[in-house]
Amino acid sequence: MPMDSFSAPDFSLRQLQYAVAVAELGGFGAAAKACGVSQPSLSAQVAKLEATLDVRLFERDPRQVLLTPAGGHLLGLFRTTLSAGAAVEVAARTLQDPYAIPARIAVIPTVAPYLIPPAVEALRAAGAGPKVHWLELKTRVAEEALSNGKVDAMVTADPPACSGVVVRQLGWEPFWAILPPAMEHPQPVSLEWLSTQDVLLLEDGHCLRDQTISLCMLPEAQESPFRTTSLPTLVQMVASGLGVSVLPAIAVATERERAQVTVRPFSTAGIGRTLRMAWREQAPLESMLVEIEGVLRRALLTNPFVVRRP
Amino acid sequence: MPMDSFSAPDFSLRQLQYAVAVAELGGFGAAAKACGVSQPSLSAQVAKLEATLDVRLFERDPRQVLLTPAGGHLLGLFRTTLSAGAAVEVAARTLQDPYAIPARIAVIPTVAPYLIPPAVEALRAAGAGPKVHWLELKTRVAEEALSNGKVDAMVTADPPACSGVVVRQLGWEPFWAILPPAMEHPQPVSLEWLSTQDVLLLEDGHCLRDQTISLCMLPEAQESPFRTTSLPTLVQMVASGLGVSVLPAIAVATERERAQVTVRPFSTAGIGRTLRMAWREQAPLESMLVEIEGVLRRALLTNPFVVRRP
DNA sequence: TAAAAATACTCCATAGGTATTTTAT
DNA sequence: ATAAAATACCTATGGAGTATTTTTA
Repeated sequence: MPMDSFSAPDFSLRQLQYAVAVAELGGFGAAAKACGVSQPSLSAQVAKLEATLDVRLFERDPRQVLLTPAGGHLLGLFRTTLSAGAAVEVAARTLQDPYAIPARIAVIPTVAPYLIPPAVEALRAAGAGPKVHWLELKTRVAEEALSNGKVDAMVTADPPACSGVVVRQLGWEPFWAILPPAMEHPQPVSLEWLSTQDVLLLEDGHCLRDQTISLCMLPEAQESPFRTTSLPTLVQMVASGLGVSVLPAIAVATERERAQVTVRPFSTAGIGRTLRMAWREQAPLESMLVEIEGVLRRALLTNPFVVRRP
Repeated sequence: MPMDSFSAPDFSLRQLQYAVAVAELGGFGAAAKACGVSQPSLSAQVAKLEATLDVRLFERDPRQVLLTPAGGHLLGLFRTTLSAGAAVEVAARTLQDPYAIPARIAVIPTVAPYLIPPAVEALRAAGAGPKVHWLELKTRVAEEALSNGKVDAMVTADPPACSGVVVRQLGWEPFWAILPPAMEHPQPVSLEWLSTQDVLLLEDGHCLRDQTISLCMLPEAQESPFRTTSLPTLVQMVASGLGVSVLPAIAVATERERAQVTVRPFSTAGIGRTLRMAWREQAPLESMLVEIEGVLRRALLTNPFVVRRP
């Protein structure tokens, strides 16, 4: 392991500042006045800067102070460095605005396309307020991103497994059965009936896949050979008559418009899942995340298929 | 007068350095090791930086240290500032080479076109060595530039009037008379004879003008109405038969090739001028200027019309 | 003689060190 | 129990002050 891979210059920004002031004002006394320090203090700092750089910056003379050629070359670099330092200060002040920084929020793929658009709209309508960078990540990836700080919050159905996070419930949404339009079926669909059908599933890693499997109590053998990469594709396959499936309520309205499928409630009440938002304890944007939580909760309730839990 | 027009950030480059190390190594302990300081020292500096900027840079946790979003935004600026500081260090090291900086040398117009080319050639032939930025400035302007530091040295005929400068003689050069080719004249020209002719002069500000005037003891009234802006033009006018004039030795070889003029020595010995090089006392490039002085002195002696003073 | 920078010194804020405690898994 | 950061406390460097001297025109 390298011992001092990190090193900083031995001079200070203040020393550069003093040198620039001397060069611009043409004298140590005037520079000291402008910098608000005594002339000996400023002289000492400039002398120390010259010593550390081993470069004579000024020709001193009771009459006048002249920048040496070497000093002239360095002065531009001094100014560049000071500007960069000033930029840090400015940025830090800008960041005092709690809304200056967008929250990075991961949303699982079976929720993102249906929740993000109304959320964005609600945030836009609210005018000045939280800014969000949305990411579509599967549960595991989102958890990983949350714990290593790549995102500031995540929206999932499963309660996150990682520790040190605060979890807030956004709401409960029922599942709805979707069937090919031509299929014969009981009016409200029962889980028993569903289990006798070919149930189409998403690919591994989608929590909806696991939720559907446990819902229908499907043995491994009965799984359909298809592994769909997204809900729209899955709905399309149901519309084509390849099988039946289960949609979370939030997706129903959008997907029913895109493909010809029959949407039916379950005969049993309470079949659905809870959506949750999680962030790290002592996350710096907490107040902003709470605001966003409210926006998301309201966006959920806006959806006509998301009914209150019975 | 503005009281504190100049201000520097309250943080230090070292603090930025520490923050970058923590972000890159993912921990305070590792960062402290890499920076060669103790962990509490580094922690204290990072904490102070956060306090100064009023921005939480890291989420601390015994398990891991995470960069906050605000910290992520600032980190790039930290790096920029540190790079600028490092550039200062690099430049300062580069400037340790005494030849890294070109000397800015002013030469009067009646010398520059004839002295600079051989000097450049000699410097080039010497390979690594002094670099020079040449400027063609009239005596007064050159003196002004020398005293306010715009140039590092000047080459003139008149001894510079300003104080605090060291003056070195480069050599003495005779004057030569130039006459229209068809003109009748004594073989070596006498000052008395010259005074009876139309003597062409350069415009105001050229020392050669004043030298010629005093040489010929010309009353104001006898001046030719022409004010030539440069020696080549003046020679051209002599070639056209408009009058006679005086050339410094250094210019004779070049000008005689460009125009048809008769070149004659003066009958009186010791008519000429001394060329001098001057720089400010305690000029930082002094050793380099001494080298250049040698080059110029040799370049002068190379000229066949520059003979030793009798 | 006057103006400006350098020098001499004193003081205190603070960066850095060591030892220890806290914290979260 | 462990690993890592925070805390407590001490030391010493050095930045800033005042008073004075030096320097050069």
